[in-house]
Amino acid sequence: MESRQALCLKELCPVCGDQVSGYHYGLLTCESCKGFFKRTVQNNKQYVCAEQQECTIDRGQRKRCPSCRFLKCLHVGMRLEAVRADRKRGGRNKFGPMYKRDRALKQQREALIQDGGFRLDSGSSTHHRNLTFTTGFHPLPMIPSTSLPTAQPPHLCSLLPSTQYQCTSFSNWKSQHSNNGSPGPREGKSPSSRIHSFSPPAPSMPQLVMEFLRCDPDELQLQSKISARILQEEENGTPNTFSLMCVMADQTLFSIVEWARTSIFFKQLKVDDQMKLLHSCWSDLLLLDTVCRNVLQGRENSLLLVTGQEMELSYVASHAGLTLASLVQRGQDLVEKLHILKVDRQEFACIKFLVLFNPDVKQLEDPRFVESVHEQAESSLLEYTLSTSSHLIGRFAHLLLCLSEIRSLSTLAEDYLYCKHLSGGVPCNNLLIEMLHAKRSCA
DNA sequence: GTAGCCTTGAAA
DNA sequence: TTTCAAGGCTAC
Repeated sequence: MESRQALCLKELCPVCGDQVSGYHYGLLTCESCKGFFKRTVQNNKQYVCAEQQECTIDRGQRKRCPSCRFLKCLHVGMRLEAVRADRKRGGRNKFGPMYKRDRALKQQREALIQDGGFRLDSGSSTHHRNLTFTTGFHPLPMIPSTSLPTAQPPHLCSLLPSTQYQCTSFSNWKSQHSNNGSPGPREGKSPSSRIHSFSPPAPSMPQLVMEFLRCDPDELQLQSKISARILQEEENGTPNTFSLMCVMADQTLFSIVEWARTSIFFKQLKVDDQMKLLHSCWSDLLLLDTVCRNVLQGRENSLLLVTGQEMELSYVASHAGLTLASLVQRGQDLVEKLHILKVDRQEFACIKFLVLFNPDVKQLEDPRFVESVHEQAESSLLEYTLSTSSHLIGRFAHLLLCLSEIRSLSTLAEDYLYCKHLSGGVPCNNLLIEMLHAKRSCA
């Protein structure tokens, strides 16, 4: 067995291809990209690319364009939230278990390559396509977990404690998140300044995209947690595949509520409004979560689940009913469209906020706030999209079209689930069923 | 501003 | 006590 260090040092930095020096801000990188990422985030740097945002970042040219270098850092999965706001030295952060698991996966792969000659992509296991083995739908290997979700989940209202409510304004947010209040180099020409008619000044858009990204949950932690729960279900009996999928959806829904509850802007809303928004878009977010995972990490002709398992589409076609199989196929078509559009984590982070802050939700206490956040998210997405792919005319419009496809698909999925629920085919007493009922009673 | 090396300190 | 991923320092 190779030493931990030897395993790490064999890899190349996913940003510039230099020698990796260890895990830094979420994944294995070299020392210079680690330092660059730290300086950029700590000093709130705003770079502008002099070209078309397509500069090559390699060891020899990494100094040429900090803008493209930073975008590449984010694209490969470096985590903004790993840079400490308090600048405290030493110790470990919440990524410790993630690094440990990533190492274990790498060792596992290394062993498989040596034993059986599997061909696998190199690089960090966290954020690339073509990553996992196709397993069909087998029971999961044991994954230790210290905090298993409870068998009887609490209701949504108890997941959104009213003590969380703090009313801070946009201007407070801006002052907290900018160094001196003066606009960054990109702010002056931000499309948002043309779009916004609402009074609060927009924070610099790249920064808002960063804030959205910061809110993203840790995928590996989620994977371990839900895998452990599935294992628990399997040990408790032998539920069928559909029931296990419902448990997965239910647990994912938990993580979505937790994500929303702790997210920027959303935590400023009153609990009533929070519940109304979540009741309205839970299935969109659930679908978006799966779509996002499959666009960023999935493989063709298979469905990547939140547990990291892959299910062959041919298996779905032969084992699921006609309705479910066609829903999955439509979802997969959407994944393919988004994959062709090369939608990245940043864009998905914006889209999630667009979906969550739906200004069409009725009887909100603070509709103007919801509307303004929706506009901010849309402007962020527009600016980011233009800055990364200005040569692709209409890409933003394509993204919005995909969003409406997500909405129509999630409505169909909800109807399907409701029918299955009425016929007793869905496990009861969970968040999934609560949401299903809540939305129907609102409609 | 960059990047290599050093120091720190919580978790294992 | 050891590990190792944070932040800091400094020559370039």
